[in-house]
Amino acid sequence: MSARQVTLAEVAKQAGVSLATASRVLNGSTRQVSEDLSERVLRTAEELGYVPNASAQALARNSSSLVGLVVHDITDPYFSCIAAGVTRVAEEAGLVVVLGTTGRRPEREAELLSTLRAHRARAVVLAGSRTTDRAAQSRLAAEIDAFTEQGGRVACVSQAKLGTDTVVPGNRAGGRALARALAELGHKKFAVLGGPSELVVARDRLAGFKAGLTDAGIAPPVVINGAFTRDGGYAAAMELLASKSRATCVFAVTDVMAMGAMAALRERGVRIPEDISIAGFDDIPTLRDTVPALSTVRLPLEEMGEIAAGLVLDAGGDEARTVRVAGEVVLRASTAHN
Amino acid sequence: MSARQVTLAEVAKQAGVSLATASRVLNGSTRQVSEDLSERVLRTAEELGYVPNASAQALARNSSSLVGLVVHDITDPYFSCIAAGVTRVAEEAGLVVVLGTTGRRPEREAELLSTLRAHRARAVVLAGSRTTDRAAQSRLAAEIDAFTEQGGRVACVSQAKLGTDTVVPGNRAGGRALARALAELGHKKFAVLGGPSELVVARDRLAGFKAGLTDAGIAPPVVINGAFTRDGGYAAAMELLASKSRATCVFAVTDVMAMGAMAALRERGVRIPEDISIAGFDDIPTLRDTVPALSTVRLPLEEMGEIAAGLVLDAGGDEARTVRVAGEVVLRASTAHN
DNA sequence: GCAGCGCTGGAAAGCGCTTTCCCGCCACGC
DNA sequence: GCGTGGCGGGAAAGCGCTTTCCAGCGCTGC
Repeated sequence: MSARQVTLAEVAKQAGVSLATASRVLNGSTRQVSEDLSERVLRTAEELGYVPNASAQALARNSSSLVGLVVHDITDPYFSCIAAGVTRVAEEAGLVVVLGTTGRRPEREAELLSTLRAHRARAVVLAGSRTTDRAAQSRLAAEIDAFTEQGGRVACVSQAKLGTDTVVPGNRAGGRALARALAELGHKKFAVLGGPSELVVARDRLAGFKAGLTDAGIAPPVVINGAFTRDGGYAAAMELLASKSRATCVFAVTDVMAMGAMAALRERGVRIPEDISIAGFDDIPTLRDTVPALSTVRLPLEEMGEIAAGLVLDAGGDEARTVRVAGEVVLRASTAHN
Repeated sequence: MSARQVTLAEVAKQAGVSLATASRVLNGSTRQVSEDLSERVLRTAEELGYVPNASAQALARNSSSLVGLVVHDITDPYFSCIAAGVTRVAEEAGLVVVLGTTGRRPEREAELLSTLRAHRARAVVLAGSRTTDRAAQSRLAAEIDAFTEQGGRVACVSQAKLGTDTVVPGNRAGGRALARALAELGHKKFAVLGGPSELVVARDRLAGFKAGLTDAGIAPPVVINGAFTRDGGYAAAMELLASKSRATCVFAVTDVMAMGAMAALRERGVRIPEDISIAGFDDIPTLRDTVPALSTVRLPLEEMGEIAAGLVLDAGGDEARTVRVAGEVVLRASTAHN
């Protein structure tokens, strides 16, 4: 066992050419190699089952074919969709994606970035949401700098202001549009299940939603904060119920939270939408099969992943580019007229 | 920009020690280094912000810190759960996971394995399900051999017979137990929405289910094959409906397919479970919030990922180890007495 | 007819690290 | 007192590849 790996040198020797020539043939270069030699090398490589040593190539070229992808939780459909987009693009470009998960701990983001830097990843997509945690944020910024200085590119999904390329979903605008749409249904009293207050995404959606209510001349909503997860939504909804709120419509800042909230309501015998309407944000694919179908703001998640990967892969200038992605309000069965 | 990276050599020079000593201090070795020098090196490294070049280390050590993970579709909860388990274990071990997706094309598995081999990944977890496609299968086997010969370890989730470590869910036993449980509810006529006939997982579950029915003295079910996806389930259910089957209970070999099937039934006004009962397999987390709650066979998906990662990470002997994971029948609201 | 150019092939110098080998030093035993 | 070992430190040989630099050669242009 452990038969040693076939090296370029062996291929070269076997084919009767120099190392340089073999390298040029097999791994492409600006230089031309005669048809004759070229074919001989190719054939020998094939016969010997040569596979280039990626580490050696990375070392020699001082750049690898790794692309990092950092998410909070890969089981969350929001992230897995983005991941799908990123991997598709990366694989098409012949690159390999490294998956890092933070488990929602902000400090892990910087750690992962450092690891990625050690591996000389050529690019990283940061899909975790930005927090307002000063310390974590500045450490992250430092790592991003180090990473880019080293020649790597960084793109963020949904968190601007880090001086990197960014894909920005219309969180605020989406929240606002949703609020208006719900107001048009006749609702007057709203509650919001907001995520953790330090998450910028959650804040933006909430702020947009409030603005939309203001537009419609409606009083600000009750806000209940909770974790950015299904269980967070469940707990927040329970809290809402306990508070004897008179809200007729609930906005959960995330579909995943909305799912949890719906479960809580259902459990307590609250009918949706007869007793209370509910809406989410993201339009994750699993929503297709929810009953009642959840109203939400659709974000093209997979596409966002593709865009981020695209940004990070084609060089671009020094300027940090920003691609805005609009959210589209989709009203379904979970929201009714009031 | 592109400030050159700090190298070990610089650290060594700055600290006034040799390259060898610096390496020994920073990356550990059997050799001892005096307290004095050791501390000096550590401090200098810190000051300079030294990060070892992973490619160079991989090259010199002839082994990397990469672990591969191959799945069909990361947005499928089945795979994302497994992925979560694998990444957790890998990250704890200080390794980095490389995510490869096949998009359900069997030949991609071999390709990815080859890429992973190029990167000298130290281990790979193959979570994609095995097909009966001869050509793809033998190419895969060859790649697995090459990979292990090179010193890497391979573990499969749910596909034995490749001579690798394996985590085997009780597909057959689970299907059988489920069939019996459903028979006990009084159902006599069954339909199965089977996955693609060449997928071993699908076949096993189906075979188990049939055996269970036989146990209960019930006639074999109608089987409708479809893609292993939500849409495949939807289409298969539509086909079932069109066939005017008199089945009172439907088994979809996958929860994801069951979700699609439920959507189809709902759309056609078929009530679940009043008109027809339905059960799935896997117990993916999203099921928690389905209405009606889906009966299924629970598999500890994330744990399976952890086990696979565990197998692949601790050396083990030459023997291919197999860890069996039992499925547990969980009857919920989607199945009723008949 | 010859300087000069473009083109192909090979030798060899790295890329940043690990690890072997060697050297000097000290403590020890006879 | 001197050979022996053991031990901490450094020089240097790789690891497998890329790429620069040089040599040789056939052409072109004056």
